[in-house]
Amino acid sequence: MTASEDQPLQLTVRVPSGPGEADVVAEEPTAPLDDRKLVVLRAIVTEYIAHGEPVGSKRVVEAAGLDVSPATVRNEMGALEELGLIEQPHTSAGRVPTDRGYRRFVDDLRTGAPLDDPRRELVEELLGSAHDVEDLLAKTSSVLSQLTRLVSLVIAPAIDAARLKLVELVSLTPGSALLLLVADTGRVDKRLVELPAATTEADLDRVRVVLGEHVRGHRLGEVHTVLGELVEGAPADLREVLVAVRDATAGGLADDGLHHVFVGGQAALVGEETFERDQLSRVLQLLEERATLARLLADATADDDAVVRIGNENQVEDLHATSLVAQRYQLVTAGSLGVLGPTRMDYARVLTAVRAVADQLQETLTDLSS
Amino acid sequence: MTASEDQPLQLTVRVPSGPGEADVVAEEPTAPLDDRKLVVLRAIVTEYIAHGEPVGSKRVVEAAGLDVSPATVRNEMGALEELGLIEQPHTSAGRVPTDRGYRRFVDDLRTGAPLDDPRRELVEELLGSAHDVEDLLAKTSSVLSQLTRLVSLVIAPAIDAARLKLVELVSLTPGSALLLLVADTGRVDKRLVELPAATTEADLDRVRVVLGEHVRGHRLGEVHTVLGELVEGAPADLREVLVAVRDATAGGLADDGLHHVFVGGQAALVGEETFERDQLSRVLQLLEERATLARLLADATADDDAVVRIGNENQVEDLHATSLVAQRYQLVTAGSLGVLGPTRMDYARVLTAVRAVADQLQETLTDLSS
DNA sequence: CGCTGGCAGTCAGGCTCGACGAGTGCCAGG
DNA sequence: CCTGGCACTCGTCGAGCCTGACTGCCAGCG
Repeated sequence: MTASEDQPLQLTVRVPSGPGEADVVAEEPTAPLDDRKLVVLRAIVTEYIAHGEPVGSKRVVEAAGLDVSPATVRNEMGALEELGLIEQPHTSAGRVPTDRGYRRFVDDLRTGAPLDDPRRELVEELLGSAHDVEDLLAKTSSVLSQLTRLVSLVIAPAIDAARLKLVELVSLTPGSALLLLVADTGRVDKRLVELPAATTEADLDRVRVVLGEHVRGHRLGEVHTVLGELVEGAPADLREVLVAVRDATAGGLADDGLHHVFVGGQAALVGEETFERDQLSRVLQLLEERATLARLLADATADDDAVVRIGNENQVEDLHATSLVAQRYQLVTAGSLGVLGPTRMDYARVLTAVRAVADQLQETLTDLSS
Repeated sequence: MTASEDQPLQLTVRVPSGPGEADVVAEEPTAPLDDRKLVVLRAIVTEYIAHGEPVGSKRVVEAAGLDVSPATVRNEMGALEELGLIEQPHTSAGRVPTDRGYRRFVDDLRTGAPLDDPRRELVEELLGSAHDVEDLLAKTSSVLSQLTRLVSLVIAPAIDAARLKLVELVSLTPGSALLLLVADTGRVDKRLVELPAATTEADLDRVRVVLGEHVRGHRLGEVHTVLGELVEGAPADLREVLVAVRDATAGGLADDGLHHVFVGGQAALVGEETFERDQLSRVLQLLEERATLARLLADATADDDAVVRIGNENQVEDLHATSLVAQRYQLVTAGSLGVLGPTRMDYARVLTAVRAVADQLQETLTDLSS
């Protein structure tokens, strides 16, 4: 009732020229399937994705437009099952793709289909309306989940390597100040600093000068170290203040940037009939652990091109019933984005969406820095 | 299986001195219940909260330690049903509290019980470790959902009235700059500004001076207007830049602050057996509409004391199966926090948790500004 | 040798039926 | 006013049954 209702969704499955160069590490010597087996597999996957029910031999013949009888297809299906690409939920049910079946399917799905115009415009419009980098990423997340009706994940570029454009110390109350660090990526980090009791505004002015001279231009990852050195060489009366400032950056700044994850569209997951209640709960719980999530996504997007992690290809136990489609985008350093959904997702459509959004995000970002 | 497992949870129901002054607007002339009816009602509510099953007359006698027979209690229950305080899910089932029943129960629950020590320490520790205001609020949300195992909501204080401590313009690339606005609450707002092609660093310096002189000290809500006036009186060659800066603040700044909502613990909702799949989905969807959420919470916490909105007392249709327990906290201007869960929640425990966290948050915040 | 139709076998899902048990309302008696 | 007893109502659970959707296998055909 929820998905695949607005549009007929034809997958435009193209027969691949060859067995297809699997650019994901081949886990096993993947015997090259004969042509008809491929067609059958593809039919099973697409039909199952579209309707969510196990698909039988008769359906395959109809869907694939094959010129043989169901009995023949049954033989092929037996072979495919032997190969571990499909399976029966129970005897006397149709076949369902296994994770490896999906993998095989996805591997010859190097679809270059662009997003259709109305959607493309939606993306452009929404991303164009952002008023700062965080807002931009939040909107990216939102548009991604709208397009795919899946959970969207966006992580900000790691800011470790970004350079500081501005270091400021804003006094809030007599006892506290706010340390502001602005990177050339447009990211702003801030830390509350508890000042020693006797700190005067004049002291702060002097600290500002010191910070401006010695910290600006450094990489964010180095800030804490640099501040440590500053404390050493500082005049005695500024020492306490500088120590306070240094301590405020203790936990590291880069970490914080890593954990900056935007998640959207959880509601869609709940609508999915695929999941049991407790699976669902565990997945949602995982979505709240931003740190884990960030690592997950960063790990997945080591490659240049979009990556698909299907079911048990995911390291994390709780994600064995889900697939992740992710891609990184470049800025000063790469960030990544992607979606998470049931293994039974429309990979073709999702892939185009993820690619398109990543491209658009990158474009918007580079527009801003030119 | 999920909730109420770690501790036996005694509610310490104290018999109230009088009928209790209902400090929430009395919707109806609420007939003052005779004493035994109150005891019965209370027993039904607590038992139902604890076990989630309709409770029958026999159970009531046992639980409440009454010295009368089940038959007598049945008569009382009949009366309570007539009053609309309890109901039967179906004939021959026990009774379940209605929303109005919960309301009645909550109204004489002016419990002042403090949080127990280990929990209190957990809260203090976690909130103490925050390194800036946003982080503090995020941690508040986290601790709140851990304590209650419900969905937690925290909104930042409205910053409309906050005063600007610092206005900065950081040039990122030749074509763009970042407008930084730091309020005295420690909140930082930022806007990307697309600069006219010919802008030089010297121009920016002059703009900085202008901003520092005329914008600093104003309320955030006024910034856009003030910038508008600045454009009028500006020298011709700075005009374009100032227009760009003004336009960057167009959407209003306060709005953005309002929408700063922290949500945590959604996973807990899914674990709840109470909800149907589609209800759940709609609630989660609502949780993603930060703007609506902020309004909801702000509306609810108009009062000084903690507020409980039970079931259909919530305006929003999708929340008719949930209760909201919320309290505001003061800073320069009030923010609010609360939790959302099934109407069948442990109001006593949740109330103490919400109060305790709000208090601690307020304390931590004022500590910072002294 | 590959394809086909036919046939028997398997099994999940849905349906009905009946027994069971929890809990109620009512009533007559103390 | 309280109480025990009794008749009644329903939801739940399990057994038994049928149906329909598949499959695997086999013998025959081109």
